[in-house]
This record gives sequence, structure tokens and C-alpha cells, in this order.
Amino acid sequence: MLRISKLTDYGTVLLAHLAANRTSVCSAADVASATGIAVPTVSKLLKSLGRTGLVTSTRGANGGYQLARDPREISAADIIDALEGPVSITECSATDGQCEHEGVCSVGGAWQRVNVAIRRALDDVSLHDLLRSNIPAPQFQFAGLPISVENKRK
Amino acid sequence: MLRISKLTDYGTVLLAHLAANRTSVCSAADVASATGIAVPTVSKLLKSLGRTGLVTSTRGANGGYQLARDPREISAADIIDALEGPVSITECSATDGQCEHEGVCSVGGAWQRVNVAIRRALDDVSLHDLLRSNIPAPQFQFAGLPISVENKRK
DNA sequence: GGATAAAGGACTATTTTAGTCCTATTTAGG
DNA sequence: CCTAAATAGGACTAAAATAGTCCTTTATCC
Repeated sequence: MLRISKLTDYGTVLLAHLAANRTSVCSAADVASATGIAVPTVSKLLKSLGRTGLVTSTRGANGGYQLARDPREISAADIIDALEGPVSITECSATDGQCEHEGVCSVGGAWQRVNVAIRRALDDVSLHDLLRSNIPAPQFQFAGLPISVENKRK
Repeated sequence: MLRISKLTDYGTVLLAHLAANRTSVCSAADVASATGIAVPTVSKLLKSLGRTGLVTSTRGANGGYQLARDPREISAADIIDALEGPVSITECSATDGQCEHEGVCSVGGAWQRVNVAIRRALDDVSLHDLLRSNIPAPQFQFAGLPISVENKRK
């Protein structure tokens, strides 16, 4: 466990697509069909990424999204922060001083240091790095169109 | 976000208590009253920790739990593994090869490396380390008994 | 044999996450 | 200036994970 949410994982896929198409403006629908993730979900994610400044948006006809800056300048921590709020391994370390077990908790500050270590690991990996390990993925297609595999049950 | 569950956090507090009382056998009730965490919850956690070998248990009258090994030999990763299953930042990296987006996912292997970094951070911190940062905690007491503050709402 | 304590597991409630949809606003282009 | 194509924002629902409780069984001490 200790995992990022599915949505954050999707978000990374979306950013990867935008990074691979930096020159063009991509609509949510474009990105959705390219990645196989449902349109409403893509839309929701890109909105969040827009609010936090990882992508820029253009409204109106021919509008869409673009990566806001170089993939080297976007870290894994940025992505997680944007979609899940600030990285922090325990509740305490986020809203510090508010822990209900404060009087009893003998561990408190301990996790903070773990947190710093994790934070550093996440800061050190950029979107560009994430893309480099990209083995060009075979894509499921039918009649030339990528097939959405979302919502399939195991 | 990207946090450990509340139960794992509690688990660490329990282990900290056992570490501080290595010489004696502590019953679940003892630990509960010392930490202010509800008995059934403590019991559930200690059972899990027993199954995964972080604590040893003695059944019957005067039974209870003891830390299985030196606090230096128990890492944060061990604790998380015991209570949440194997650390892994995405679903894919846990049950690899089973991702439903496999054909479309261009990011896959990327998170794995982030995962390794996090894993390393968690392996490097031992229960003993967690205790060192322990500022002796003031405890809420009433008539000499520690007060459980669990289930208080904000 | 009775009391104490863990083992195991079933069960419920709560919270979080995922996913959808509706309405308003912005912009390009005929 | 009207229409179509987009994003913005937020309400809402459904599903899943988490937290927490309780009950029954088994082991051990005295």
C-alpha cells in the first residue's frame, strides 16, 4: 500500500500525453481518446491540473490544454500535490498541532523525517524522467481507433 | 496525501510502547490504556503484528505481547508491510502485469523507480530511530488514569 | 475448573475515492 | 451576431477502502 490514487496515476498519463504533444493544443476529448480514459474523468483531471498551474487552458472553439512548462520542471511531487493535496505520510504532519492523540502519541515527529525522505524522492523525479522509461507501448486498437479499457472489471 | 492509514500510525504507537517495555509482557488491555487507543483496535492491530512476526504473543493468563526483535531491526517499511501489505505506489507495481490500461499506459515503469526510492527511505528508518525523536509526551490524565481521546471529533 | 488473554473472523459504519452530469462562460468562425 | 466547440465549476451518485466493534474458540496459568 502507501499508494497514490488511481486518479493521480491517470493524471500522470494525461501529462505524459501533453508532454508528447507540446506543440499542439489538445482538447479533453483528444486526450481521452488517446489515452483510453473516459472523457468526464479526463476533463475533471485536466481542470484540477489547470487550477494548480501544471497545464494551461484555452477556452472556446479550438481550445484545449497544454503543458505549462518543460517536463523537466514538473516533478512527481508536483503532480501528487496537484491531485491529492500536499504529500504527507501521516495526518499529523499535514495539519500539525491538531492531532487528537497528541498527548499520547510518542511517535509524532518521527514520521516527519520519513516524510522528508519520501518528499525528496518525489521531488527528484521529473515528468521527463517518467517519460524516458517509456517503452513505446503497444496500444489496443480496433479499426484504427484506440479502445477504451476503462471500467473493465477483473 | 500519499499517506499511511490511521491504523498503521496507531500500530507504530503500539510498537513504540512495546519497545519501551521490552522486558515485560504487555496485554492488549495494558497497551490500550497506556496509549489511549480503544482495546478492540489495539487487539486487532497486535494480532496482525503477531501474524507478520513483528511481535510475539503468549496466550492464556498473564499472556500478552512482546516485541519480537531489537527496535533497530524493525524498519518503517516492515511496519507498513505488516499492516497495509507491500509498499507500492501504484496498483500496477504491486500486481504487475495485470493493469487494465497496460496497452495505453505510457508511464508504467516510471513509478516503479519512484517506488524504489520511497522503499529505500522507509527501509532506512528503524523503530529505534522513530523512538529517538520522542520528546517525552505529556499525557492527559484524570485521577491518575490516562484518558482515551479516541473518537473525538474535530 | 475457572479466570485470563490471545486467535480468528464476521460484521457494521464511516470516510474516501472514483466517476458522471448539468449549467454557465468563453471563443472561433461563418 | 449566431452557433458550435470548448473549458470552468460544482453538485451529485456509486463504489470501494478503512476504521472500528463484537463474538466465539483456543490456550495457559493457578
